[in-house]
Amino acid sequence: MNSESVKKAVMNEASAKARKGTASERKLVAGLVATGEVSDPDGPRGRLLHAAARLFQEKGFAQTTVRDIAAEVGILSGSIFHHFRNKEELLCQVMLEVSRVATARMAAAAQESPQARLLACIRCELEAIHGLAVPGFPILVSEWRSLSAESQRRVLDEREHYESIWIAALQRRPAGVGIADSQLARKLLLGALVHSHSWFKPRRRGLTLEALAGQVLLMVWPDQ
Amino acid sequence: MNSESVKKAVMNEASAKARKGTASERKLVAGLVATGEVSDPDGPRGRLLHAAARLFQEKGFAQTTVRDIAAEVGILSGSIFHHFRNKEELLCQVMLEVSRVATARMAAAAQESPQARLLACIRCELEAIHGLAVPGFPILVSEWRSLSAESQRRVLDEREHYESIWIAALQRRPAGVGIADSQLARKLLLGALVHSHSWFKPRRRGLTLEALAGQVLLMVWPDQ
DNA sequence: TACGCTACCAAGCAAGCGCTTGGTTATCAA
DNA sequence: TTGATAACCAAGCGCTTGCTTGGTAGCGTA
Repeated sequence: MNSESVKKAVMNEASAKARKGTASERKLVAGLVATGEVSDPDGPRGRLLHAAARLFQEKGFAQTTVRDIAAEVGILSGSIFHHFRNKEELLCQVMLEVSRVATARMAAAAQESPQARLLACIRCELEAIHGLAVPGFPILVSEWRSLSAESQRRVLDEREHYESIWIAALQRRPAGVGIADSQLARKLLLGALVHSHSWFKPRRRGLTLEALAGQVLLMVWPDQ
Repeated sequence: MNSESVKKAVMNEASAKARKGTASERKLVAGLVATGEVSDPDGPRGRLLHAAARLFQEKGFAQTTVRDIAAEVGILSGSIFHHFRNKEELLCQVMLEVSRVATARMAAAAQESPQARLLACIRCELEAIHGLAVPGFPILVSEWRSLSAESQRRVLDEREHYESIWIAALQRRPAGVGIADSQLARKLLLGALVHSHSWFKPRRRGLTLEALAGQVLLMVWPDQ
């Protein structure tokens, strides 16, 4: 039998609405929704993107079926293709919107002193990686090769601004100690930060996210 | 039609035999084969493991079919299950043997001075990641969640010695600068190094593997 | 010569996959 | 009241997947 059916998962909808972050966070996303840069998270398209982001991050792109995604928002799998041409475009759109939110957050976290600025970048990316602000961020790295060449180009274009903020922050470091090449430092940092997703869970006790950010800063800006 | 057929790919066999590394490298593997810790790379089991490692690394576990692996060694897909219970056990065995080779290499790379020793660890892992010595190493990180809980436990046990060598090297750093916690430093380094697989290609010109290792060392052992 | 063992083939099954098609319902402007 | 449009369902098609089954060729040992 082919028993795909719609079971409204009421709890999922409720918890999805509850977890939206702080007030300033919501304002930032609302601005992007207003300009059409990201989808309305309450519309059908936005709900699908959020569900896909969550599942792609949790199980991986190939291991997530369109039926999984559809079930999470309470529709049947075929209905997904009313909103997206195919599964890969869904992944691509997730990445594009995640990039836009991450970039806006990064731009809003600017600081005065060079050191505080770099620390803010690190903290900002850590928050994104651990889903506190931008659910789906690790997908940008872990599912990169699941994209077609064409989609990779699109996402790369979108991420350019984000990366330029990083490079600018790294270039304001004093010369003489640590890794001089800012491009190199950025790549190594990205790897270290993204991998933290597999071992670090933000807590009040033990290692906090802020403390971790401070330690990571030492890798590219050693004291003394 | 169901046209799965056996086409001997002569070139694959030849190139597989050609690329075995230096003499000391071959001796190291031969020792592990003699004790039964890793499979004979010329036997059917060893050939399957090598093919699987290559494909899992290139395309990912879920995106690699048993037919892909079988074709690479010139047999039919069903014959794989004469050697391995299922696809996941194949992945698990790949990880176990990769761990054993990586550990043996690491143990053989010991150095006198604390700094040279840590640098050797970094270079050794970089060589493993970029397939110069231990094809399949990045799988240990990228396909971790494709393993069952039971298999994760087995692989974790095997990797323990490898990680202890790292920790020992990190603990010999002088106090006062950089990241003090060796366990934390190791996790951040692993992320940074593994991610290099997606952007670094070892060359004679430009950034060499040795130069990269030197820069990475600065992240946990800043000069001055 | 008989036996057992390893390594493999040939064929295909059941399940699951992404995606298509044709039709239905709710909403809202003209 | 009509008609357009967005959002979705019901059904299932064509294909791929991991894996099973029953049989066989070749080889070393007794």
